[in-house]
Amino acid sequence: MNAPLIATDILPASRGRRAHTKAHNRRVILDAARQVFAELGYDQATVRDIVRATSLASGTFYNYFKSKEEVFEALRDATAATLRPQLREQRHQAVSGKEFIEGTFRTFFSFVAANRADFDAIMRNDLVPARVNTWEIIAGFDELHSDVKSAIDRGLLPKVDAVFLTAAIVGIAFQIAETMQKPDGPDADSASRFATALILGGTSNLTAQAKASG
Amino acid sequence: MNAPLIATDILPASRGRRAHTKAHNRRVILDAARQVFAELGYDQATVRDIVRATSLASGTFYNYFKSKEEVFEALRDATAATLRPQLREQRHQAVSGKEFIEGTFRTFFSFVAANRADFDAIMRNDLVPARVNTWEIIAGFDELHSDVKSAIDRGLLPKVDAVFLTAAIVGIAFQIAETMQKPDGPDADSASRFATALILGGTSNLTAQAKASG
Amino acid sequence: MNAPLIATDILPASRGRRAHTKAHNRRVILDAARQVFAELGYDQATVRDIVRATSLASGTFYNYFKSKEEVFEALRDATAATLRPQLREQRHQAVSGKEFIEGTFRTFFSFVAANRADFDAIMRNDLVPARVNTWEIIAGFDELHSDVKSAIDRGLLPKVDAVFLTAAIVGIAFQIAETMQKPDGPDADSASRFATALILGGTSNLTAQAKASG
Amino acid sequence: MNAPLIATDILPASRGRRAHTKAHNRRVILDAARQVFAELGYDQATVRDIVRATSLASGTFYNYFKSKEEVFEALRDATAATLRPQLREQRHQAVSGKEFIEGTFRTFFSFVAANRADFDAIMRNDLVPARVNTWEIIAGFDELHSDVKSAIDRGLLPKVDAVFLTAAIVGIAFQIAETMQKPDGPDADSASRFATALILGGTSNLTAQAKASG
DNA sequence: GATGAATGAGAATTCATTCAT
DNA sequence: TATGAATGAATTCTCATTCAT
Repeated sequence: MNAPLIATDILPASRGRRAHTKAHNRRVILDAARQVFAELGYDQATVRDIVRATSLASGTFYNYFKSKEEVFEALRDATAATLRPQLREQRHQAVSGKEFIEGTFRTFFSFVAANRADFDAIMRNDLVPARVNTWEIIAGFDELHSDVKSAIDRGLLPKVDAVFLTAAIVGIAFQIAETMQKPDGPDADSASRFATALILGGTSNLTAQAKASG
Repeated sequence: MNAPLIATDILPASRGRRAHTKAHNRRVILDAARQVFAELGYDQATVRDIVRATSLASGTFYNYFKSKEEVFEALRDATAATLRPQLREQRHQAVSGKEFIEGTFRTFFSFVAANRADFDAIMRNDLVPARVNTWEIIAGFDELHSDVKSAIDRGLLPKVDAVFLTAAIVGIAFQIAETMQKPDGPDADSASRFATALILGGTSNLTAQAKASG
Repeated sequence: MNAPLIATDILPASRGRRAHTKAHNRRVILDAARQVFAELGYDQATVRDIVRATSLASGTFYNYFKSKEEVFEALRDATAATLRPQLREQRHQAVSGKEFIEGTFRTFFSFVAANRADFDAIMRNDLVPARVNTWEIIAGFDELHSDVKSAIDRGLLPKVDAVFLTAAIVGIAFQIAETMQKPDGPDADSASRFATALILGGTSNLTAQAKASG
Repeated sequence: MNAPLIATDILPASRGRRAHTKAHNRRVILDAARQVFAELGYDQATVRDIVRATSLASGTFYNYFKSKEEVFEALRDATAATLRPQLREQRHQAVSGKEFIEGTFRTFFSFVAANRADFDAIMRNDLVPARVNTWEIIAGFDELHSDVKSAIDRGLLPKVDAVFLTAAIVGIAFQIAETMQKPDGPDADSASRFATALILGGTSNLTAQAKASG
């Protein structure tokens, strides 16, 4: 598939033909799963569908994954494994609230734009969006939460409720990402600028209010 | 809708009472579906599960709904039918940006708090959150979008991108609603205040920036 | 339906509103069945289909017929009840082999042409033609057989095997009737002339051979 | 085809022998279907009935056939595949009308006599005989029609309406075949002689008449 | 490890039929 | 008699998973 940025197979340093085949098959299955999930949505998709999108035998699937759920998780984790370190690094290098917030959104939206297929495979569902945990894992909800807390402690961000702020960042990120998926949807740059200004303005307002009422 | 107060009404073995009206049975099925979806999530749930949670015969289900999907949609639409008019009215009566935004969030979060079971049934999914369109339908994405545009036109809200703003409101609303579902999660009031201040501060900041750069 | 020649309801001489309704409903069901069988074929059709083609309630069906099979048989018997007496009379009045044979075919083919819908309802099946007994009953196989024997005895027809001859007449009749059902299929008159000449020539030949070899 | 000699091959509990080849299982299913169709008739028979008559698992059926209809067609086509080439060859070698007609009937009736089980499985239906197309396919209606036309052109057969003649041959063949199925029914030889003489005498008569009236 | 046919539990759905009204 | 909702047995068919090769 067109998934250049995502490390679909993160195999140690195994060499030799055997290892190559294993890595290759795992990859083949994940690519097929990506395509199938994007097409049918997670719940309509079946293991059979994934295997059929492959040149492998059905039994072979089970040498690599126990179930549809496991492939999905692998896909999600592969996505997270690519995105989350970028997000972390970005935030850890931030020396201002603006860098912290803007870096987060820009990294996320750029990733979404560059990996539309993956995002689609993981998020698209006809009736019901994607599992709560999905976002949390992909976006590293917990990591973000602790980074937000630390940023507040370090004075980069105003003293606001970290749980709420984290939720707001994640909610904005994924909801705007959805709009980006549409044909003629906005680009990553304008999305980043909007979201950043919203959060920065919003958080200053929150502290201003707190001071006023405090 | 908000049927937690209505017991599942299992008439023991009282056949003969054809007080089993059609409306009643429809209700019974919807209640069962609510419970089953909340417990198992949409994609794990089966029609059988729903029927089993009922005292009805399997065939009876199909006198009311064609499929699992249809019950889900009925549940979602019933939720939307309760919530959306409240949201609309709230916003149409708003004479300030604060009222517009705060009314929206307060109505939404209060609803979520009061209808935890419904929200759970519709949103909870083990692997993949509720179908994309679910939110849009429940929250009335399109209605919100047009109300936001109109509020901007009327000068209630600053001139910002209405699509982004709508997405931000919806994203924040649902993501914070998720945190509210947790035990010891925040209450509707503090959620409303946080979200309102965030959006109001954020939007002023957006126009301030625009002026500065314009 | 368009079934003018077929006595769908042969009720004694019952008068009064009640009787009228009963007769009427029976008729309604038979008409619906005719249409449904012609459309779907006997085995695809269900009692539900027949009831649906009616303004009656499903339970009402069972006041008139026990099953799909029973309606089919009623339809077939109504057809037979119209056709067979005509055939019998025709043959009993015959004073020559030609009249006997030609009368049989002409009556049959005319009936088929005039009652295409009924013929279709009874004969049409996607995969498997119509039950052996169907023909036998409609055409009055046994009656024909005994009439054929009697015609041979009376010297109207040559002395040939009556069982074979009966089968031949019936086989030709129904198979040619099939071709008549097709758009631009042959008309009853030419079908009758062909079949008659075939049987008459065939039977003389059979006796000629018998004499030669005897 | 003619598999009455082949026992259903129920290997007791001998799992492990993967000598169960695909071809073997297909055969097992077809044999079971033959038996079930002959017993219950096409429309009463269910896929379950066929599977039950087998030592296979229910899912296995669907590895070989998509539906009851498909097995039926396979059975019918297998019958046709055996019979039709014989019929064709017979007719193509015919150097006289008698050979043409007699060869056709003799081949057909001998086949029916020798393959009573198949014929039964395909033709027997409680209420409605075998699907219309069944005969045409088994007998090769279209092939027969074109062979008849060509025989007329070559002067083997008199100039009569080929459509009628084809229908007559097929009708006689199948109707007489039915009588052969009965206990103490006629044998293939006498059936062939009767049918042949009938058609030959019939067709000469038809041309004689035509000349007379022409 | 790869294969792919066999498995059989179980899901969705239909439908003839009943029966309280 | 007519109604039509309820019933639940029965059927079709799918699918994850196993396992002999």
